[in-house]
Formats: sequence, C-alpha cells, structure tokens
Amino acid sequence: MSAFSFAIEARAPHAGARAGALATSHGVIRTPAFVPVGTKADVKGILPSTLSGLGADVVLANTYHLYLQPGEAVVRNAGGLGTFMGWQGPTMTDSGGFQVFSLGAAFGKTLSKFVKGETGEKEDQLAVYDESVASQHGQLAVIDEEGVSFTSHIDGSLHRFTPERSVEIQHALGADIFFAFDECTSPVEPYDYQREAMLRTHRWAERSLAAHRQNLGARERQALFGIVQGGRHEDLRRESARTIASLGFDGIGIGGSFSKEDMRGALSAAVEELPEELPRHFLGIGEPGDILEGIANGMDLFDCVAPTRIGRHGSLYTKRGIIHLTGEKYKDDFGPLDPDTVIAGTEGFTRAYVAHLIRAKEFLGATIASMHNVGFILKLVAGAREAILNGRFDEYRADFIREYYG
RNA sequence: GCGUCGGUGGCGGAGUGGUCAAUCGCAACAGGCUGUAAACCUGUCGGGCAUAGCCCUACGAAGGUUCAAAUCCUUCCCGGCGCA
Repeated sequence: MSAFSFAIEARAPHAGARAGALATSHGVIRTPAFVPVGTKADVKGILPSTLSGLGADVVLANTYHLYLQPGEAVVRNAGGLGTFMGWQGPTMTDSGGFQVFSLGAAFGKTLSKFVKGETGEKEDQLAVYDESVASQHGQLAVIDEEGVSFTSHIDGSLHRFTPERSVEIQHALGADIFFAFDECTSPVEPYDYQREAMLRTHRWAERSLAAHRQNLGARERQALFGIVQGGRHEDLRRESARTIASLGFDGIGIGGSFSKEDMRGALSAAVEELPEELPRHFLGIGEPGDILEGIANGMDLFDCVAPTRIGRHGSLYTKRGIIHLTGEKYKDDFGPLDPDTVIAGTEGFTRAYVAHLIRAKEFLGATIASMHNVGFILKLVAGAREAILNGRFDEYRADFIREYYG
C-alpha cells in the first residue's frame, strides 16, 4: 500500500485556491507548496539543512541530468535521490520532457520557459540565434513517435529517452513523486503541431503509466503524475486535462511554455477539467505573481529555478519588487536584504555586503542571495496557505501584488 | 651619462601613414533570467547633439613632414632593461 495520499483541508471562499497536505513515505508536503529545484541533486548553493530551515518540504531533481551524470545506477545504489543528496524529506523528479523542448525546439534561441508579448509576434524574437553557444553543437534533441533522441550537452554522446526509459530511470532515482515523459512545445508552433504534440504526450502518458504499473515495488513507493499540455489553446488544454485526468495518475502536472498573457487562460481552462481530489503541480512556475495566480486557480505545487538563478546572478526578491543588487545604488546600502521580510540565516547580511560578494564572484554571495530568494518564495507560499486556512486568501494576494508590483 | 625598448581610452593590451573615436579582454554601468546546456546571457562603455548620422577633443608633451599621422622625423618628459 502506497504511503501517498492527498487531503484538502480548506478552500478559499470565492476562488479555486485550496490548502491541503500531500503525504509521502518521506513526510508530508503542506500545500500549496513551493518545490525548490535541485536539478543535479542539489539546490545550487544551498545545503539541505538550510533548505529545511527556510521551510522547504520537498525538492525536485531532473531525470535528464542525473541520467547523464552521475548515472541513475549511482543514485539507486546510494539508496535513492533523497539519501544520495542528504535530504530527508520528500523528493520529486522531473521526467526530462522539458529538456526535449530546451534542447530541441528552443535550442540556441533566446527562449526559455516564458516568452514576452503576443504569441503571434514572437517569430523575430524566437529566431534570434545565439551563435556563440549554438555553433558548438547542432540542435540536441529530435522527437519521433517512440521517443526522443538527443545528444548530451556534456560530451556530445548520443542518447535516447522513451516514456518507458524515463520511468525506468525515475524508478532508479526513487523520488516519492515523479512525472511522465512529455513533450513541452514551443509557443510559436502552430495549432496543428500543438495538437499533434499533445496527442503524442497523451500516448506517452499511457505508456508511462503502463511501465509504472509493471513495477510493483516502485508502485508501492512512488507516485506518478501525468502532464497536461496543449500550448496556449484553451480547447486543447481542456482536452488534455480531461484525457490525463482520466488515465489514473496520482496527480497532475500542468506543463508548457507560455507568454504571460496566455498563461491564465490555458491554466484556468485546464483546471476546470480536473478532478478536485488529485494534487496539481504547475511546472516551472514561477515568479511571485504567477504563483499567486496559480494558487488562485487551484494549483497545489510549484517548482521554479528562478529564486536560485536570479539570486546567483545578483537579483533579490523583496516585498516591494525585485532589486538588482549589482546596481550602483546598493554599493553603500547597509540596510537588510529586504526590510520587510526576515529570512532565516540571512538576518545579519546587508545589501552592500552581498552586492560586494556577487561582484567579487564569491560563492557565498550566490548562496546568501539564493537562500534569501528561496526563503522569500517559500514564505510567500506559506503565507498563502495560512491565508487560505484563515479564509482571507483574496486579501493576502491583493496586498502582496499591490506592494510587489505597485 | 651612453645604448636600447617602450609610453594608446578606468586597467591590461591590439593597431604601426588614409577603411581609427581606435580590435579584444577586464572593470564599470544598464537590462534579462519562470519543469537550469545558466556563478550565465545581452546591450552601453571619450564628450555633445536633431544619435543607422553629424560635430568636438583625443593615442606622454611640443614642434615638423604629408592632401592625410596613434602610426614618419626632431627635441623634451616619464618608465623597463643593458653598459659605464
């Protein structure tokens, strides 16, 4: 009998927001929850013990990266992802589906999870080609019905993922929750391709589920989430959500690459088709406003690289918006990182000090900034959970947005 | 003192008669980053303006040669090295 279960504890009165608890054999995840991303079995710059202190319940690693390095057998032999990385709580792994996108369609382009502006106007921007990077390799991933062939970004060697192989690797990694192998499409692909890719993702979802059900041991220990795709099209999102929800997954991931404007519609369309009782994970989200938007739409889990990445690069979340620490004005700013938010372990550090460390390329600068940002997002989400339980999520969200973006 | 090599934009360092306001790197400044090929990437970087262009001041200093000089010549100043 699996230790996995999800219980909803409270719902916001006039919104889809909900608070709950997701139980795994390694502990309970309080939802809504932010899941720090530890792609290569580490959240860059932050020790597991620190992460716990910041309030994280769960971390997420990546199948693609761990398969290439050090290889899933090493992680399995270590006793599974959590033991390997010294993290005692629940763990998740992503399937590698996003890499199909980032190493394939988006390879060598100035494009990532999000694009700006109207989708129809993005051709130029998406066509921007980063020669310095792209000249080193060709496109790294090619998709066919069976799976994806790709070359390693590390040594150029050729590899292949199928849904079955992704499941097999994720069984070896042994996370409490893992995702089905999907195809994350580029938002510039036309409707017909979005549909084609979505249907392929559905077929892959069934194959992933079948592969998972064959491994009784893994089935006991691990939960499998299916991923909804469909691009920015609401009809496809609905169809995808209905299909994925009908297959018998333990939870649902909402995937995709959006423009800001498209995210809301695609999300709400999908959510309307989802059953209440399954936990919902909004993959790769996000920025504070996007997370609150997701929570309002009934999302339970979020993961995002932004807090660590932007922190490492010198930016901090504050209650009053994002600040770029390497700016001239912070050289002599001996105030706290965010006067309105106390983050455990960073209390004594000033903006001037961390700005200096970032400029001087000291590791500690990246660590402190990452801690601050991860702590900030965890606090934001914990606050949202608290607000839902107290029946005042709408105010909480409105107050935050006003201060942050105002 | 003699000889020799050299003095270029905040720093390092290309350029050695016109295509040079001057390659490049660093620093600086600004921006970006949303299931991490990311301690990364992009832009600006002498001054001014009506900024895909024009004007001014510039390659140690002062003279000179030339239609034209960061680039050639002379003197001076400064630095490295060698010899006394």
